[in-house]
Amino acid sequence: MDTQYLINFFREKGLKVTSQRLAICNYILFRKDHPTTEQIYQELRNDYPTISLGTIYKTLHLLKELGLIQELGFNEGSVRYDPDMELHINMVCSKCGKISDYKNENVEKLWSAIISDLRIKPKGHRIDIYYECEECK
Amino acid sequence: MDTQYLINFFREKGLKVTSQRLAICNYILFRKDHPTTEQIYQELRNDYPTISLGTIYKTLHLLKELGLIQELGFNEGSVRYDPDMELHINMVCSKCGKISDYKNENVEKLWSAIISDLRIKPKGHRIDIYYECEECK
DNA sequence: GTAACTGCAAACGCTTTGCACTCCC
DNA sequence: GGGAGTGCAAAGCGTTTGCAGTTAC
Repeated sequence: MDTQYLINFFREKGLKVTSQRLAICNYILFRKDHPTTEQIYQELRNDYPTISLGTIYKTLHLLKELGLIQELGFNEGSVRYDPDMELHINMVCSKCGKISDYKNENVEKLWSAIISDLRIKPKGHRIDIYYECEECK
Repeated sequence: MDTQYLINFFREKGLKVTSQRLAICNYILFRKDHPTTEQIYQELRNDYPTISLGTIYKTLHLLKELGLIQELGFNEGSVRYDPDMELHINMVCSKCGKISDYKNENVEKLWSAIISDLRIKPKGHRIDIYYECEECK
């Protein structure tokens, strides 16, 4: 999924391609650290000094609607955005809040076992492990 | 864990036993549907007409500190409280928001396998499955 | 008696909304 | 040219904070 793909993707949906939209996509879609709205805003202000928080929020909601990202609500009301829509574990440091993704075949097995037990069609999933990361230990 | 146990528990910690505290505990600690702050407030107002949201918030934070409940942040900033501190799956209906818990020994086995793969000491965990419940299907 | 807790109201911070201006198409 | 998108500011809403009055011990 590169910039050209995104441009076509938006156009197919009848959505306009703006520089702000592309900037937000390029920032969020390829990251693995699940930034907050504020982080996105502060980072993008370097290149787009007039970008507003309103635009960030509207774009993130759009990307969520389009199924490109998921919203992860954490304690104390903080919300982070995760572009990985596949099955994975969010490794969350309970001290510094840093998040990294983890994938492995046991996770897939865990998932399959649960789904077949439950006899349901899941629409989404979320697995967190809270721990102390190397730097915080 | 009954009311007498709670009374002793609070006293041992040097915390005062108030009727509001007990009411909130009796409401939250034995439920499986992970209510929001507002739900707790509305429900308790029937028996305690002068209870305030401030007290609810302060008590919930206290119970979280004491390790009796966990706070689950969801999308759009909603926060719910879960008295089950053991490994379980939150079955979340993506339409009506209803939550029910699910436990099974297969999940525990596979979870142990994942933890030993990671070589970390987890401090907490959270597993959600989003689906459409029977009523919403 | 006194320290902790409650209830109320004000303050706070994040998110949403409304609207005029801008810019894709 | 027209309509969607942006930026700004105001409004909204859940949560926290401060404090005076109350209650447990």
